Amino acid sequence: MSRKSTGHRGHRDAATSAPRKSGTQPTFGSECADCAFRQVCLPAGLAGANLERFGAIVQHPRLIQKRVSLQTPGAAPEYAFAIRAGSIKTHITNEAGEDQVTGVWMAGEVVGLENLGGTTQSGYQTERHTLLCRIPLRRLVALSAEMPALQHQMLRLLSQEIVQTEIHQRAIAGMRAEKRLAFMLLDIAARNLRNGGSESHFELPIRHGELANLLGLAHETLSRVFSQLTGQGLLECEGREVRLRDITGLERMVGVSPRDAHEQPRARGA
Amino acid sequence: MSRKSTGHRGHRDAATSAPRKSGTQPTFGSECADCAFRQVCLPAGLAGANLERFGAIVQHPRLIQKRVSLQTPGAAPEYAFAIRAGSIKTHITNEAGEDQVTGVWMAGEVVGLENLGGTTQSGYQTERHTLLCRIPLRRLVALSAEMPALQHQMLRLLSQEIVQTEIHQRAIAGMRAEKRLAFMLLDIAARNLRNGGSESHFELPIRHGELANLLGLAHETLSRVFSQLTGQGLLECEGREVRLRDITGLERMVGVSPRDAHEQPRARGA
DNA sequence: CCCCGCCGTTGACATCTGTCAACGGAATAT
DNA sequence: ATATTCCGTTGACAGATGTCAACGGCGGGG
Repeated sequence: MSRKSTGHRGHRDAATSAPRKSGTQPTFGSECADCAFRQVCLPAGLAGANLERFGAIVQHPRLIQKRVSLQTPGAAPEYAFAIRAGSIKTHITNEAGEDQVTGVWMAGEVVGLENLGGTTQSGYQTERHTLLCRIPLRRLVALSAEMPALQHQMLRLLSQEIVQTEIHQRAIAGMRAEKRLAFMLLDIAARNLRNGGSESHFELPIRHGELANLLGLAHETLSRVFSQLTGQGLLECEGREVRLRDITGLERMVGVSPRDAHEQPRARGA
Repeated sequence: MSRKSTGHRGHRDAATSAPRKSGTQPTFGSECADCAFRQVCLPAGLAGANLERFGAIVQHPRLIQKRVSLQTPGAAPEYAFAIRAGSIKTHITNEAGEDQVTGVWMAGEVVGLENLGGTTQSGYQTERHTLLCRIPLRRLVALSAEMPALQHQMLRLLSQEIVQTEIHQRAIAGMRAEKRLAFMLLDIAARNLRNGGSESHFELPIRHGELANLLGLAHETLSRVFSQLTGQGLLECEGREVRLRDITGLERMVGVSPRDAHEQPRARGA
């Protein structure tokens, strides 16, 4: 237990302070109306004047370096983030300073709405060079009071976050290492597909070490499972790049197919 | 793997159909204004006419038997539930028919708001004789569009649900059996205290078997851990009744105290 | 450009946890 | 009231996973 936190070298903080060197940072002055993710992001359902008013409170995308903390665990949250490219992780830190990755979020997804309750201890950190919009929570709440469509989408996204978390919970509570990884890869693949990417070929949104943490495995174990699945011809990987070779096979492994339900014990407890 | 689902004998369904024998069921015609949980429930922050309007859409508490399904996994969700006494579990079922308990909810808590997104596959089931209010989701959404305070509370409760889930996730992903139980008991104790109950003496909201499932443990393992903690003098239990004897000791075990941070390895992965 | 440090991999080993099995008591249905 | 089913407990054992250790490549910083 030498390292206390995830311990990355340059621990910068980009979100809580005003943009440094504003002007030199690319601002990508694109509007919501032009955004590829418009239909899945917060302004889904907005149009005309409402869309414009929403756009006015959004801080449009800036490029953030990797390993940058967007929100420190415990600090008062100010923003939600819409990811346009790249990926971020959410994590919580215990009193001993060790952290637990609680989720990974990719392009097309919105993070931080759970802070509306004002009770979060989560931290956010970019996992790679990431393009994201910042949405001030206070303004968002104020605006949503006037726009039912916006409010509806906020609830929708929050719900999705819960569902996503529950699904993930099922994975780590009831599956063994091999299945956890297969499950996670299929999950990432599906989300990637939904957001316009490839289902079978993508880059892992996080490094192996953090993926292991997220899945509740030792990183050595995860590494072994990767080798194992590769050996079985289910996937190939090179660094962060992953190519799913046999999606059906992976699904069968996770237990999507009822056919193998009794072949191996899977559920635990009652 | 003989039992396919949690498999309880009387699998009734009380929520999706109109109240059977309405009139013979006790209705507890109490209003939100009189409710002990008013400040933590949905109508927190409402008063006067708004409170009355909210109360008008709520189906005030009825007594539901234990092991009754309030919402079937996969079915279209219609209600949120406010628990006034008793407890319910949320669970998801995989294609093989095995289910994973994803959460336990006790008096003073509201469940089902995550269905607002319309994407849930969760099921709800009472764990004991339970007194609960049903809130029709459609009406709730409509009303919240007119009442910022209500909307705010909805977001707040949804956020709490996410936070709760994340905390639980930390437990099952990063802790060993012994700690998982200690953590869970402390969590229940804290929630019990918050809702006006005792911190050290309470009844488990769910049976051992389901608790094991929730914690991602075999029920035999959970049983052993219970014996172990009891043997260490940390707690006593008799059936569902639990008495925490040494809360500090439990906290230390979970790792709340920084003092023991380096005594035992705890975090896994990066 | 080079060096250092981090990340991922692999092996060996300890141990925790799941699985199988049997038992007794409690709760439920008949 | 009685019979049956279910639940929780305990033991024995095997297997999966965490831990410790060493190595090499890649990347970042100087």
